[in-house]
Amino acid sequence: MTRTHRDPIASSAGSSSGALSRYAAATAAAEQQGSASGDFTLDATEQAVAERLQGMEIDMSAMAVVSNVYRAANALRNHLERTVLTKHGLTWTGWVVLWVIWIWGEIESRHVAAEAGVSKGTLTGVQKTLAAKGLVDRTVHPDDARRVLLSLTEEGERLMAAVFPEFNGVEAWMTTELSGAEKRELARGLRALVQRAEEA
Amino acid sequence: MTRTHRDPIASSAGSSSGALSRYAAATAAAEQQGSASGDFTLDATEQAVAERLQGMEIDMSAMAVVSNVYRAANALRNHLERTVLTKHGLTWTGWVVLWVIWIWGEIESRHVAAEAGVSKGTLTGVQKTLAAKGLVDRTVHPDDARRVLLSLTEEGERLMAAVFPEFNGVEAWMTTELSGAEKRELARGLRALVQRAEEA
DNA sequence: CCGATATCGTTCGGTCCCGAACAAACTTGC
DNA sequence: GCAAGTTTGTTCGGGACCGAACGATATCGG
Repeated sequence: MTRTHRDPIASSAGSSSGALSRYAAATAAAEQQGSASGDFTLDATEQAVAERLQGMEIDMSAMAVVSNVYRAANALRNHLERTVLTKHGLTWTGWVVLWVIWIWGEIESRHVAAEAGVSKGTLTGVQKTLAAKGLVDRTVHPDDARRVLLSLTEEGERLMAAVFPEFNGVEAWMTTELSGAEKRELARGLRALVQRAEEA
Repeated sequence: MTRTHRDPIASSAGSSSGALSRYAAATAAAEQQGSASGDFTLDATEQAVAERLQGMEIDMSAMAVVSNVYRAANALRNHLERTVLTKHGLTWTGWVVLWVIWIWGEIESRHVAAEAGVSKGTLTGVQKTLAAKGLVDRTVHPDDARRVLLSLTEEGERLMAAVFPEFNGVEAWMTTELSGAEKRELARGLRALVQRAEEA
């Protein structure tokens, strides 16, 4: 993680790596002051982007939003995996699936997939992994032999009860920088994106 | 995608699926009006969450932020894959890697990994895939035999020139709902999260 | 000059991830 | 009641993804 070399990319990257988001940051900063280009000392990445995109009709702010969202999601996920999940032998997706089942108590397979945001093909594998760990039980639906009901084993319940507060504590820590109003604004903007992106 | 069944989960899900984000939405809506709990008709998911978490000390707004960010990232990625990338035989990660190389012209492997936000182990595979498609060239660094320089082939250049405007057009469409100020706020909030999550 | 140390990219094992194809089970129309 | 259509979960192929272990290469200290 410590990048100690001296070439342009690494030095410009510093601790905040990622071309897209640094670019996005500069774009937003420039917009904020209503400035045209040239007023800021762009680092190597932003200069490269600007040169490459010169003459093209590009929506820079849209680009900034998409890349920042994606980057933030990765950062949050990786941090939670590193600080909480890995320690308990869980993956991100496994955790989400477990969480959904925990909330519902007993729930059909297809609903878990929808709630967790994965395809049914993926769920088959994840669920198999969790069952092998002894965290999840499978039952055939009494009224429909196609369906499968998932629920937590006692060990699964114990795990959730132990890990969830810890997980949420890290979530809280990661968002302490934001005020209540900022969190609301953030959520609002994100929901607007989701709505657009998910509309058929 | 059309969920036409009549059970509580599906009907509450509607077109916006995903327990976490619906929950997050309700949380944010409640906050917005400064109300305590009980003033709103919660749907099945939120009721389940509320019941499950009753008595636990949970930071709901932090939970809402994390789940919304993750959900939005997935929605944006899936939509861009479906509408733009798949058509050109590209995956999301392949696209990001290609983009980084396109911007830099010629760049060392390790930098591509850092900029694209993947591990070096992952990059080896992605790069191999792109090279097999004839989109990327590999050269050994003249001064250091350990390093590998990546660049686009002519076909890679052609592809980027053709696909990037299309990609950005969809990005623009997905963010049209947001005003300039909203986009800036969004980017600001997300960067705050990234900073926290990435700090060692 | 040469051993200790650091860095770069690859390999490997395990998991995730999707869409397409599929079989089994249910529902609907006639 | 049964053929046609739909839904559910599985399987499969191709790819992404990470961390750990590794070999090759480079650098630093003496």
